[in-house]
Amino acid sequence: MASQAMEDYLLAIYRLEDLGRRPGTGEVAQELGVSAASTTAMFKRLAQEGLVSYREYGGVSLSERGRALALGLIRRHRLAERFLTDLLDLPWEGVHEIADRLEHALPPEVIERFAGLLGEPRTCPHGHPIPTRDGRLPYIEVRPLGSVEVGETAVVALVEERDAALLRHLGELGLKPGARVRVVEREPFDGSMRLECDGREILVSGRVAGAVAVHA
Amino acid sequence: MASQAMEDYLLAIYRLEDLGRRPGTGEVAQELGVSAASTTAMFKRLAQEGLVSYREYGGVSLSERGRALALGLIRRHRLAERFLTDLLDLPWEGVHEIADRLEHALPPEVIERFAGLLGEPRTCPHGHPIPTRDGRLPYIEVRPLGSVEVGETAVVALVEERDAALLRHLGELGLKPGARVRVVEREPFDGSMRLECDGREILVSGRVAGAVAVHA
DNA sequence: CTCGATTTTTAGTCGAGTCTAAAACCGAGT
DNA sequence: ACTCGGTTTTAGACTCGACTAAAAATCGAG
Ligand SMILES: [Mn+2]
Ligand SMILES: [Mn+2]
Ligand SMILES: [Mn+2]
Ligand SMILES: [Mn+2]
Repeated sequence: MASQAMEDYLLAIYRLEDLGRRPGTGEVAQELGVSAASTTAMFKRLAQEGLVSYREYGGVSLSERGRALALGLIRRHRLAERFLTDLLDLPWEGVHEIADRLEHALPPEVIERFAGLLGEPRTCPHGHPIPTRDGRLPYIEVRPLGSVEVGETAVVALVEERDAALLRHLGELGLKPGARVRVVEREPFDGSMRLECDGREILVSGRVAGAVAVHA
Repeated sequence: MASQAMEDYLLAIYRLEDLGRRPGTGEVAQELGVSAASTTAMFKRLAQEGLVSYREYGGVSLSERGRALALGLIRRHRLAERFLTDLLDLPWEGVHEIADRLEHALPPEVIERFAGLLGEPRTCPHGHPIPTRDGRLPYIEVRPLGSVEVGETAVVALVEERDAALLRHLGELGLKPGARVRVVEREPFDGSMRLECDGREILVSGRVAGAVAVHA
C-alpha cells in the first residue's frame, strides 16, 4: 500500500517526532537528503493516504496509522540487523545500510521467524529497542557517556548507528552495548575522555563519546 | 545500475531463451503480465544499457552482460528460497513469491553467507539448479514424470514452481525433489498415473504429473 | 509594525514505467 | 504480387518521485 519512498518519509518523520519536535518541510528534507519541494509534495500524498496530518506552513505529525506503519518498519529494520549480525556474522557497521533496503522487502512471516530464531531480541545490535509485534516501543532510559563522572562505572546502552566509520571505530574500542566502562579521566574543555573498557584503557574524543549512551 | 523493473525483464527474457526461442515483444509481455507497448519501451532501454541486443520486429537476445546479470539474479532467488525453507522453515509453496522480492534487495555479502550457512546447496527447494558464483548454471538431465513406464522406479528431480496451490498439493503427496517413486499404473488417454511414493499409493492427474520431472 | 531574511509552496520540467488506441509492419495464403 | 490478420511500434497520456526557479508566506529584528 505504501511505496518505499512513502515508507522512508514516514521513518524520517518518526525520527524527528521522537526528538520532540513537530517536523517541518525543511527538517524532513534534510533528513532524507531531498529537496524541500519534493517534501511538500510527499506531505500531501501522505496526508491524502491518512498517514500524517499536514497543515500548510505548519509541518506534519503522524496519524495513528502512520505511526503504526513507522513502528512496523523499525521492527523490520532492527530485527533484520540482528539477523545479519547474529546469524550471518556480518560486521555491525555494515548492517544498517543493508537493513535500510531489506526493511521494505521483508514480509511479516520472515520477520517473525527472525524474531523466533533470535530469541525475541529486545534491541538491535546498536542497542536501540525493537518495537513489539503489537506496535509498542520499549523505553530504555539512557544518559550520555559524557555525563559519567571520573571514577564512575557505567554500561553502554546504545550507540549512534548512521556513521559506518564511527561504528567500526567503536567496535574496535569495544564500546558495544553491554560493555562495562569506567571513566579514568575527563577533559571538560572538549569532552574527550580516557576510559577503562574490557581491561584496557582507551581514549575517546568528545565527538566519539557523543555517539555513545549508557544506561541511566 | 539496473532497476528492479529491468531485472524482471531480464529474467523473463532469460527464461524464454532457455526454452529455445528468441523471445519477442509479445512473449515477454505475456510472461510479465504487461502490455506489448511497455515491453517495446523496455527493450530499447535494455539495449541502450547494453544488456540485450534488439532488432525492431525481431525480438531480443541477452548480451553477455545481460546473461550474467540474469544468472546472478537467479542465484540470489534460489539461494533465498533455500534459506527461507531450510533455515526459516517456511513452506515451499510460499517461498518463490517472497524470493521474487528479495532477489532485488539482497546484497552479495548476504547471498554468499546464505550459501555458506546452507552448505553451498546446488538446487533450490523445487529442484532447480543454482548458478555458481562465477555464473555457470549446472545442467541437470531430466525427463517428464509422464514418460516413466509402469513398473519403473525414478527419483524426482524438480517441480514447476510458479503455482503455489499446485506446489502445496505436491508437497502433501510427497512429490518433492529426491523422492523415489514407482509407477503402478498409467492411463495413456489423459496421462494420469498411480504411483507408489514414500510407502503409500498416490494418484496424480496428467496436469500434476506434467509439473514434475525426474532424473533421466 | 514593518521590512528583510528565511522557509515553504507553487509552477514547470524530467525520467522511469505503465497504459490504451492508432499506425506501421510482416508473413501467409491466395 | 496483393491483401488480410496478427504483431509490433508509435503516439499520447498518466502516476510517482525527483529537481530548479520563482512566488508566497512566515518569522524575527529593529
Ligand atoms: Mn529504507
Ligand atoms: Mn541498529
Ligand atoms: Mn522479481
Ligand atoms: Mn525455486
